[in-house]
Amino acid sequence: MHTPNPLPLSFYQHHDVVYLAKTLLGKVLLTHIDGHLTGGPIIETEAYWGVEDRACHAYGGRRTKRTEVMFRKGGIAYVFLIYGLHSCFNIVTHCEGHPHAVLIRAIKPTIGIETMLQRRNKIKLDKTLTSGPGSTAQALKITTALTGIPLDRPPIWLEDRGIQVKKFEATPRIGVDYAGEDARLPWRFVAEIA
DNA sequence: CTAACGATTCGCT
DNA sequence: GCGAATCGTTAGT
Repeated sequence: MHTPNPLPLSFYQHHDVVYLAKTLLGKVLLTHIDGHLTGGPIIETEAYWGVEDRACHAYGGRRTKRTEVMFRKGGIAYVFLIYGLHSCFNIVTHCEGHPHAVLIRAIKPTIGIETMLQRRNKIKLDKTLTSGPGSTAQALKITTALTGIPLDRPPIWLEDRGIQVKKFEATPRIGVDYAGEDARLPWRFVAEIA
């Protein structure tokens, strides 16, 4: 059995969530759930800049049962349900009281492909297996029940396996048209990896 | 309590 | 390209 080599919680406590969203590209996201190891390198992220960011769930200091975990110290999971159907997995960053987070939008499916195909009701491997936040969370079996858990150990953790990001693109974030000016910020990052 | 809607996905046209 | 699926969260009564 593979031994986890997780990034430490301190990694996520950097004050600049945009820097972290870029730096997370190429890091390997892993889950070990129901006895299955699944994961792959992160290839798409979005940064959400706390109370100042109109696109962020915690904008203006909005503190509710759902957003509460965003206010905790960085290094934990923020998982929410969207459209009553799909889970979105985020990494809470920065320190306590600063509700910043990185949304994991896509990974390259490389580890536990058979399990991920089953969870996604798919037959053939292609990039659509883990190509958006909902599908990535489903393939990894990350659900809202896991919100708030630390990310330096199973069932969810990240590793630096030295994967090279050849180049990456910065674009506006997806589906945040309600955010006015902030909808145009180039805080979505899409990587090309080796 | 009620009602509108969302950091999406998939199938059909 | 368009719209349905489907329900917890949110804000307002």
